[in-house]
Amino acid sequence: MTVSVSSPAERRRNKIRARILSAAEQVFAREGADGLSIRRLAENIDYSPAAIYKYFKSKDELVDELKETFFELILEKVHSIADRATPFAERSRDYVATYVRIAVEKPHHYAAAFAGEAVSEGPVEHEPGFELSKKGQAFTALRGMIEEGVATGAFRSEIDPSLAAKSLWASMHGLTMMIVHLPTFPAFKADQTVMPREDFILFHADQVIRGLEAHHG
Amino acid sequence: MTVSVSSPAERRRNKIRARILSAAEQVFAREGADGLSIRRLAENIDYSPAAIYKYFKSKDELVDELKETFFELILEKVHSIADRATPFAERSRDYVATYVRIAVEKPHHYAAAFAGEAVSEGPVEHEPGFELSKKGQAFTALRGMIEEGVATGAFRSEIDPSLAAKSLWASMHGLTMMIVHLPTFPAFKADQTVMPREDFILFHADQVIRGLEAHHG
DNA sequence: TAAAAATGGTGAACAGTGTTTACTTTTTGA
DNA sequence: TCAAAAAGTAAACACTGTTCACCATTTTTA
Repeated sequence: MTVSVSSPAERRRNKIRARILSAAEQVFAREGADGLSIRRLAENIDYSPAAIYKYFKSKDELVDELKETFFELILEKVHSIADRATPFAERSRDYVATYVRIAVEKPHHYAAAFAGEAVSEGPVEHEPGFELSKKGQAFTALRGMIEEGVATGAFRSEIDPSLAAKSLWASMHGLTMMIVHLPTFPAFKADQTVMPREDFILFHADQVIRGLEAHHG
Repeated sequence: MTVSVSSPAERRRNKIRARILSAAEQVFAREGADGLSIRRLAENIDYSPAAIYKYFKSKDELVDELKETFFELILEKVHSIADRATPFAERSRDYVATYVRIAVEKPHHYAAAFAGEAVSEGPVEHEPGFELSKKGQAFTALRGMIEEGVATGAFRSEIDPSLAAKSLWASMHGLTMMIVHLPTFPAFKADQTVMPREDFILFHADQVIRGLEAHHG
């Protein structure tokens, strides 16, 4: 009757699992899901391809873990912004900018995290575990920020925080995807001068937050 | 010396090409690029797989034509909005809403159109033919609308139309991708009541246009 | 401790994929 | 009519994710 909650066998198993994930992460970060093949991965860690399946049910499951870990990172960074004591106007813009900044650092991870199967229609049902998922948590944090804005009068009083959070999230997501997928985005102003990516992210953040703000005319 | 600019052989070739594309379109619309296999496609049109390669250099090239045709459709619809005589405030919102509406009608097409290889860095160079591409034309139309807004005083005078167009495009793109990839998006307000997709599109359109508007306090 | 059971690891195979090559048939143009 | 070009094909190549039967090792149980 050992007291250890994890047996040596378990620890060994977790170690190998982690080694597989680590090797997969490196390939995935550079080449994405398509570039990551089970056979290449097996070779990298000196195992047979079939061995991978003793640790993961499928390639999808393996990749899902990489995505989940990545979203934890975004969540962490974004929470650290939400908890800051900086003025609301600045903080809300930082929030948006930070999300985009972190997301585009691992373009393959981010794109893959949202590239489930595309569904055209289907009855819109509230999926049960959403609030508990990483995406759900990120969304909740975003809504909380908007609630604060409404409560303090910074944002228009008539907005529904839940709706506004989704709209805002869509806008953040949009810029991120643009940067991830279009190599030449954003880049150019009207006078053809180049604008650094960072500056454009801030511009966009300012833009989308303005849409929420109350007018102090 | 025939006067016809297209020989019978050419016309026959184009016909078969079109038949291939048509068969491909149907599968692609339902299952996307992954569901569309050359072998299945060949079977559908009673040809051998290798025959496809007499008409298209690769599967990518074939799919690219489907995407291009789709983007022409978006462009057309969106132009018809831009040319309307309705008041600017309404028209600009319609523009955004229409883009999203049409785009989500063919989710696989839209998602694929933006899913080039994800590139993390790379020096930002203005790609030569962008203005002439379908995406480039859509962007130009959008910028034109914003220029009109700035000129008439509806939008803030200090905004750079080129930058604002990119920001606005990113926001439109974001909502589209959210709807395309997340089956349960948007759906729920704070009180847990369902909001129809169409209503949310209008909400988002209003939101992003507000970010551009001058304050008339 | 001995037997039984579960686990870890493997090579080979299955069913796919996009694509190329060598070859035959058909169509075209002079 | 006859050479050249184009259309079409079967078979193979080089991949992919995944499964299966099998062996070795380790862990658990009697």
